[in-house]
Amino acid sequence: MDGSNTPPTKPKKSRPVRVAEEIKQWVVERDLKKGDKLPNESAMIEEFGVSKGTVREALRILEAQGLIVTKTGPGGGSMVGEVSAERARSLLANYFYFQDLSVADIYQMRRALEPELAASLAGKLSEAQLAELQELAERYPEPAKSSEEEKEQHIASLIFHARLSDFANNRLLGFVIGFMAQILTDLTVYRGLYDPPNVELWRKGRKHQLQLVEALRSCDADRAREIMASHMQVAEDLMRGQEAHLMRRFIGE
Amino acid sequence: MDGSNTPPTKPKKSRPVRVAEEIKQWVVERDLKKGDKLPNESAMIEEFGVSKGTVREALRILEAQGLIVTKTGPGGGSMVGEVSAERARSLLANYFYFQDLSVADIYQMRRALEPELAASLAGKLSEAQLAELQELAERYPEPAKSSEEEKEQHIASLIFHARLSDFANNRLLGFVIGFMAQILTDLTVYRGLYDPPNVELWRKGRKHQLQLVEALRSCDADRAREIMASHMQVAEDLMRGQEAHLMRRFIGE
DNA sequence: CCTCCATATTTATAATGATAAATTAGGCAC
DNA sequence: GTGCCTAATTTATCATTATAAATATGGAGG
Repeated sequence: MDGSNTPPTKPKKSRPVRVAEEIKQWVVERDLKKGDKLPNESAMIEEFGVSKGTVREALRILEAQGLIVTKTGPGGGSMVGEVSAERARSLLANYFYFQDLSVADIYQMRRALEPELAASLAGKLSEAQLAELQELAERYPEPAKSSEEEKEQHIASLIFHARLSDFANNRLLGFVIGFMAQILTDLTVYRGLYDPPNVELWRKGRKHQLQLVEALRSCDADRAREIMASHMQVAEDLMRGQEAHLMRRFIGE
Repeated sequence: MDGSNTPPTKPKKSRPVRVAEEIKQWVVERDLKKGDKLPNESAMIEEFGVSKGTVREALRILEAQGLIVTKTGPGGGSMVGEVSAERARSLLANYFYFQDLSVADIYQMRRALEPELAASLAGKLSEAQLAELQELAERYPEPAKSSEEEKEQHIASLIFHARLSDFANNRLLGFVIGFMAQILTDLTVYRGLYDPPNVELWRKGRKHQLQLVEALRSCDADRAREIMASHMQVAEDLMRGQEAHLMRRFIGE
């Protein structure tokens, strides 16, 4: 432990940052939930003894982190707001903007996690959820006739995985898989990922998704895991040759 | 019949947010790297035609995301700054603050990922890195004699995993494992995680870590994977009974 | 009594100017 | 040439004012 000091003033951090942390602590102490309101700006100016500008900068910091939302008008002000998965993905993407992430890296993760997710969802989904997945899997009954359609099909496939991740009971597992789907979607849209169309791989992918829905419906966890493992193998083969695609992009909300 | 679509100004986002996005885009377009400087405040006021307060709020937003750092004085100003792993972990922890993560969830992930990491590191580490890991594994040669020492040993074990994750070539895999180590460390420090001491589990854990270092040194990926899988099994058994520990905490930097 | 609309009120948003704090750079003495 | 000190530069903070947005309210019309 450092324990060296707890000086009355921390010269390290700027005042807005310190105020933001105080507000954060304030929320935790009172165990405020999603819609709960924070004091308005003038009250915070009183409370913390700082100027309007400082309070506003503090609020912008918390807003950027997704912790609060602010509204104008009577009954307005700042309120606690759950960090959305979208924002969390966006913030995490900022980190990987500076890391050299390759497609191979993502597939190493998918190989390890997607089968686990599939297995954990067997027998856990509602009929509505299963129907939605089935609809996604059946959306493109014919092989792509153009490069544009090829792209659409791949994005639809990623939506399938993203929806699956939304259904995960394990929120960490779901988030990581959803994050990867987001990155791959971004690469597909803004880069020529999945460039050369491949009918055989499309056919296998579609079959896997339909088989997976069936396995999930019939509560067969082991089979769901196997199907997803095969599916990942196919997808990874498709990716072979996509050399070291880097993340040089911010992902917006 | 126009007007409603694509208005000249976006009423959706606040001005500071829009300015922050413009700055972000500005950085991407010029492919600015870690130390590169941004224009100073007054230049941005000119550039974007907004007030000082707005520019400052925009800068606080980017600072909160870890994308810039700001200094005072001559030669000061804002510069591009890589998002640190610490900050990325902290921002992601904000998301899971609202998500009800259980210890079981984390261990489902660790079971899937830690063996993969271990396998991928076999033969890839320098002697210095191996020595550091070995030192960590050998740090506590005797079973804990007190609850306090027990806690220290568990934290040391988590540091072992965190260091391993730092060495990962796959930055996504490394980040996720490091994130989990951070959460478990936090739970250990601020909650009574690992409460009842257990000599047998300590003995197995220590043996596993030493065996793992040896397997990594001798380039035996399969053995490294197996050892880590066993290690995770042991750790998970230890966790059994730790019912549904939730994340009700922000993790600071 | 109810509905709808104009208006008042509350609150954030934005701009401006002034002052403080921090840090570097340059100059001056030795 | 070295070391200290002053000055210049830039962000940090505060204070004040005006503007815009959103909601509540109250009154007119039905």
